[in-house]
Amino acid sequence: MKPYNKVTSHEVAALAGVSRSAVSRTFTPGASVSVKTREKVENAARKLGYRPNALARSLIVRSTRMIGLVMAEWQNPFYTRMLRQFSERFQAEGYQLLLLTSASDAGVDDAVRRLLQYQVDGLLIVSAKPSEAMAEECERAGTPVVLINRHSPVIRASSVTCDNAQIGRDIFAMLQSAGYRRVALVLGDPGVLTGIERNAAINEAAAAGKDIRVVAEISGCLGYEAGRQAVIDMWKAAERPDAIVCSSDPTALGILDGARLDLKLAVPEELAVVGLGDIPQSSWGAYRLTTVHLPVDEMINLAVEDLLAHLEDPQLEPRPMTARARLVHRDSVRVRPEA
Amino acid sequence: MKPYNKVTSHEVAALAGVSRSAVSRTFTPGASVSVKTREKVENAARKLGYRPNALARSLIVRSTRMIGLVMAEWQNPFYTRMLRQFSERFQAEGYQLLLLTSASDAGVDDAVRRLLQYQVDGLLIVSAKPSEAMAEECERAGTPVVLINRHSPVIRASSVTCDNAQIGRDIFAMLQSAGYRRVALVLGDPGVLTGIERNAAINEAAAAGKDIRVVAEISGCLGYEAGRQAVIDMWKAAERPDAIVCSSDPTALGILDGARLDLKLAVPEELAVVGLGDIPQSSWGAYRLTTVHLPVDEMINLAVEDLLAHLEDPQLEPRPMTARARLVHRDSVRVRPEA
DNA sequence: ATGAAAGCGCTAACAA
DNA sequence: TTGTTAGCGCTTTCAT
Repeated sequence: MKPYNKVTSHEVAALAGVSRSAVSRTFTPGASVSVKTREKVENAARKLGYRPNALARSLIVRSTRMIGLVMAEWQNPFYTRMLRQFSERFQAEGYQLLLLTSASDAGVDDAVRRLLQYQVDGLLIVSAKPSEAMAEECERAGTPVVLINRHSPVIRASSVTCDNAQIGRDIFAMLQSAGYRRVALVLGDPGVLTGIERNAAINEAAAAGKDIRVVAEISGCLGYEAGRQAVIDMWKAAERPDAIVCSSDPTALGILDGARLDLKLAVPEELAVVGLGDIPQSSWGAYRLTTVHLPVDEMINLAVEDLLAHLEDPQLEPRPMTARARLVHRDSVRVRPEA
Repeated sequence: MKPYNKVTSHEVAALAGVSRSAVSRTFTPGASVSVKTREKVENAARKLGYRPNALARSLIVRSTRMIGLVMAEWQNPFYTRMLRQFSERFQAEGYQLLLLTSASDAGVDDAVRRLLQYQVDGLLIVSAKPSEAMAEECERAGTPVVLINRHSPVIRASSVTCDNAQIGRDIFAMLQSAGYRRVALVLGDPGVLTGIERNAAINEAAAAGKDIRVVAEISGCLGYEAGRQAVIDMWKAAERPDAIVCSSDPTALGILDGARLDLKLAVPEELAVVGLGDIPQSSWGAYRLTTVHLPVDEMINLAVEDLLAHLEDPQLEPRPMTARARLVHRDSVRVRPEA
């Protein structure tokens, strides 16, 4: 047992010559205390450096004002931005974030279990999803859950995703009308929905179209270095692509450098490169990557508003939400067929 | 009051036909319970979906296994990396992070106060420092504090910094021996120690040396776009620098693009650019920025080990720690004077 | 408006 | 090994 030095409401009450209830009331906004007692308590509290124990309080009021946040993806700067915004938004509403990291879907249940033990009021899960059993536990515990970049029909939880299939079709249309013929699909983490759904849509569109097809599909290629190497490898293959669609911007930038610097290719004339995420660097002068701008702010807004609403009204039904991504045309894809 | 649905040790005890203490003991590693009771309890617990309330527990054991983390800087990817690593490391030790954001030093006290109310076992403050009064409160509360990238002689808290002055001298020596003569210093957030100390050291070295001097010092220039604009502005000034030392990599990359793309300057022949941070992009082929590699991992290790040690032994004295940064020579500074 | 008493869910000392 | 008892620091009826 540690030496204990924190002052309690008891001591404040003693010094102020009032009851513990009076102390409690002065620190409860909107409770009825006379100005006289309030002053006495506030003075005593200041003198002793008293600060109510939020945890003891939570035991009684059945709300910790803590939100559990599980992060399963850190690669993409995109997620950092989310983390920051979540923190700021909830902080402004008087909540704090209890942060846990999970390697993948596999670790999510452990993280959620831990957060549940800490009695979080709500749960935000970024880029991963809990098992059905765990989701049910959350529901039984009355803890609302919002899934970011994941969704599941069998799980009763709100979700925020973006319409990846539509974006896939948009990309395909763009490449087709610019006269590209041989598309390669590069996937990062094979578990991340965004890339998968988008690639599926492109495959489907390619199957329907003619003159243009998917000539390669690689997976597990994530980050600048991996991208740079991947394009070099592709050029050793029998059939070289003339367009590469990539499920993360850093990877796409690596491909861009690999193509230009290592392979001495002209982009976008000989090769088109499309990214995903629209990270700041993609707009930088040396790159000017054509990519997909993920509606981060909109997604964050949806998630925050939904969770807050569920916190207010526990009866509310969870709902799936979709934000609209946007194709950003820059210089790594040509606009019309070559002369 | 919300509808309440969480199962307590009481119900488990009832179903298992034992006392609440027996339940507590089965969930306390290393307590003495017979296998028979343990089994009965575990069965009952599973049946009811019981999970001990970590907060009620913390009230008794006087430890929440929560670490408060205050983040005051998010611009630099460097800090994201820290956040992630802190989360993973402490999670592995059975701690969780309670995350708060603070705009600047001004907001830190509020954040710390809040975290103290949540009875965090320890406090990590990144790139900001609390007031002396608040630091004293932490001490009185017996909550160890580790400051990252800040230190203060008047505050009793551990701190992890890197030897910015030494790095400043190294940079100066590099520029001098390569024959650069007119140095410009670009500062981001004027409150961040790293840049300030480094610039001070460069100024000092310049005052002592001859033939080479500091021709400009600008402040509040943070991020790619700001950097790109800043170099354009500099070229309109009476005296143009031939070397720019920058206190953040993204800014340096903006300067690089501004110099090459907008001003059509030859780097490193006509202009040297030095960054700070060594973010991944700095090593990318299109940039190859000469910069300072901050010893992030070492800093994280020092911080984690120190905090863990203080958590173990509250009597331990706080201590200042310094990690050694390293100059990374790439292609944005020439090695020897031009012929 | 105020205080006394009860109790949130848990663990720890003590007896048995 | 087990149950009983007390109490962590707080809020909330319920009388007054």
